[in-house]
Amino acid sequence: MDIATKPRKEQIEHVATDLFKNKGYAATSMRDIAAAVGIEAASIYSHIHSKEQILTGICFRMARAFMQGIEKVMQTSAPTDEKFKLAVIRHVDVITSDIAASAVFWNEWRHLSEPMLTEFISLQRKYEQLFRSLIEQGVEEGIFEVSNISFVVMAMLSSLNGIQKWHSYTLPPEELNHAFANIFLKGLKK
Amino acid sequence: MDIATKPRKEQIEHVATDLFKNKGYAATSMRDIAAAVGIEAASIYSHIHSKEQILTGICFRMARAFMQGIEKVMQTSAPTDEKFKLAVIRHVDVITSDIAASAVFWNEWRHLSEPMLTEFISLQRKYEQLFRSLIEQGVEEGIFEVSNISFVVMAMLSSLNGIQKWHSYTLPPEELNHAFANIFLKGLKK
DNA sequence: TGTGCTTGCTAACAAACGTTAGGTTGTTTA
DNA sequence: TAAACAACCTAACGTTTGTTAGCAAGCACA
Repeated sequence: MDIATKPRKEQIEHVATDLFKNKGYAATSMRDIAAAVGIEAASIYSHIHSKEQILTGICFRMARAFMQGIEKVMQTSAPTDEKFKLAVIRHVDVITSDIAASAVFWNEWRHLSEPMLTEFISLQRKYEQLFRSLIEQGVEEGIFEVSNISFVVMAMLSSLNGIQKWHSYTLPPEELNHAFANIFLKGLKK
Repeated sequence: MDIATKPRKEQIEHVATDLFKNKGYAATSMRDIAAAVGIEAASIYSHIHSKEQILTGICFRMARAFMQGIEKVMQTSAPTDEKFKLAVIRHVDVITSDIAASAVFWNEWRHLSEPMLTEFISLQRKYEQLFRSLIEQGVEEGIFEVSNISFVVMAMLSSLNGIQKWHSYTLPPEELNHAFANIFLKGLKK
């Protein structure tokens, strides 16, 4: 569906995501968003009922996407190294499928207010925990060799989530996911 | 020197750095900064002459620190793999020596205005270029094996710069730098 | 034909913003 | 002792902020 023919609500969310990414949530005004859509600021409130609702929508939609990705992988019966590879690939795919939303997800969630803020943070922790348990399993099976699992998971996720800041793509999305999966796996294997 | 006995200008910059890190530059008001220092907002202007000047100071001080680190390493006559290791260690040290300032450096520089913005970006590019050339050299010497240098450098720097977002230290700073240097080197070596 | 919903408008609101003006106090320097 | 300075204050400025109120046009469906 072309963006110009999308329902207004989706158009608003789309341009808001872009603006939040480029200027930051706090520095983006409702008048900025309205101007980008081509209407008046007050008219936005016919479609959404607050600025923060837009942010909440973006953050939790992405959180769901990441979570569903890894949960699906965990349910498969693939060997652990394959599971790990799939999890990384899926993570990269979620990011590259919507770079702007990923940037907002990663950089602007602190502007959420309670109780969504707490819920969001616990989702993040849960996601990291799943990655840790994946590596733990590999270590127990004797196929991975890792000195400090928490360290490796944080270093890895930082690396992946940094993609949204890259000023140019070093690789096309369909190669980027495998490239990451491969270098990480190389680093983990015994 | 205790923070309470520091000159007011440094106190202001210190609390501003913390606030910029936690709330973001745009969401931090001069009144927030003033309250954290214990004075009125208007009184800040006896010490600095704009909000943006604080940001500029933080960003360029950190940029200098990173740049000096790698330039020093480049001037040594150590073998390439050792140079690379030193560069990573130095980078991590700069981050851990001031986590808050690093967070601001990395997340808030987009709020700089011209001509500082352009200058800042070109400094960043130059820094990345130095890392790339370091790896290129290793590849030419036949000690590194890398499919896509730009990709590896971006993935690496993202990983390092992500440290400022970690909610808990997985390793103490004096181990963190070597841990990073070692896993990256393991990934690069033939 | 009339009712109600959708989508937009103008005008305005109180609050918060970065910053300036101008004054007071206490301390240092000539 | 006088002059200069540093550090702070209150008050206010013009602007921008997110949001609300109230209204108008166009469309769908009874």
